[in-house]
Amino acid sequence: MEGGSARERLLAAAAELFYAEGVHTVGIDRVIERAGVAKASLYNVFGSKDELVKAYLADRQRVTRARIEHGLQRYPTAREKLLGVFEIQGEVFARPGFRGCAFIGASSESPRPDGPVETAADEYRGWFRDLFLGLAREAGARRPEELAKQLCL
Amino acid sequence: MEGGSARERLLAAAAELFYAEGVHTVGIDRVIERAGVAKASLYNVFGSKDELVKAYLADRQRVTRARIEHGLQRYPTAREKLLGVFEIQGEVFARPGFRGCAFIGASSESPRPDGPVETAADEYRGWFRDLFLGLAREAGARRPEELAKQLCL
DNA sequence: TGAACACTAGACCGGTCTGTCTGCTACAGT
DNA sequence: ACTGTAGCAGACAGACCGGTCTAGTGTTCA
Repeated sequence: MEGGSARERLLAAAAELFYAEGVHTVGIDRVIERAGVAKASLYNVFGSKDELVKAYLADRQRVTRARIEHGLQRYPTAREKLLGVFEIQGEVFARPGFRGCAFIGASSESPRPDGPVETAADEYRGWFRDLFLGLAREAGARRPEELAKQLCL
Repeated sequence: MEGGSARERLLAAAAELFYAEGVHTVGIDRVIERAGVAKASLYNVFGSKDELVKAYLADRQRVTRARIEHGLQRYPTAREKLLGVFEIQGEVFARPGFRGCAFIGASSESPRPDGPVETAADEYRGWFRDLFLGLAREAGARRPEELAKQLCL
């Protein structure tokens, strides 16, 4: 864990540890140790562990969105794009270290139905919903029902 | 939370709280408060929080197995049973308080790839795999590949 | 009556976690 | 050379959690 600003290193360390072992299980000390950063720096940059978690989830969403939007360019029609989303995600799921959706994992540790983690998860689901909705509209079908079911998976 | 033995009340309270808020988030005090049971009783019955978690997951698996095995009786052929599993599970997923698979949630909080929680989750997945394998064999198909993919969902 | 038993209430201990604070180091701009 | 800034190292406080222990209460059975 070297190179880049303190913020980048912290975010990278947080992503690895939080995803592998859970947000609650991993303490601040583990994160700063892996990032090679002082504790004071973490609190200068993020202010709290909660903010670090939010930043980790936001980054996760950003990466996923970019991956899907980029991968979707291969597919010409809206119908193929709809199936392509699952294909792209399937490739990620098949990778060795895969431990399930990071948002599901994080929100299963979240105490309250509101709160920052749930909010981020909702936003993530909302983006997927909108993506499907747009594609389904473009492909032509009775939209919302199918979307809800596909989102369940 | 009243009626039944201390063990039953603890298990019921643990199921609600652990599932709703996560194994790590919910402390012993919360569980015994909801169960209306003294802390010493919990440790007399289960010995540790870890054992309580294991009992919670074992109970969860028992209930799920019973629900599926019972629901599957409706379907005459093996092919219909295969699809029926998803139908039965879909009904549960659609219920209001649904927060995702309890085993995925619990194992996303689990620190190590071994350990009791992961073991229970593996057992759970193993049971599903065997169920699918038996049904697929009965229906006649090239079995193991399809099973692995269906288990991913 | 009284002894065994199951349970409750809650104080208490040790460890761990988040978050703060104080020094020290190193480098960049003037 | 001087000063501001960014970062490191680690001690420290306060809170929380898992787990133990003591003391008290009610019930059952002889």
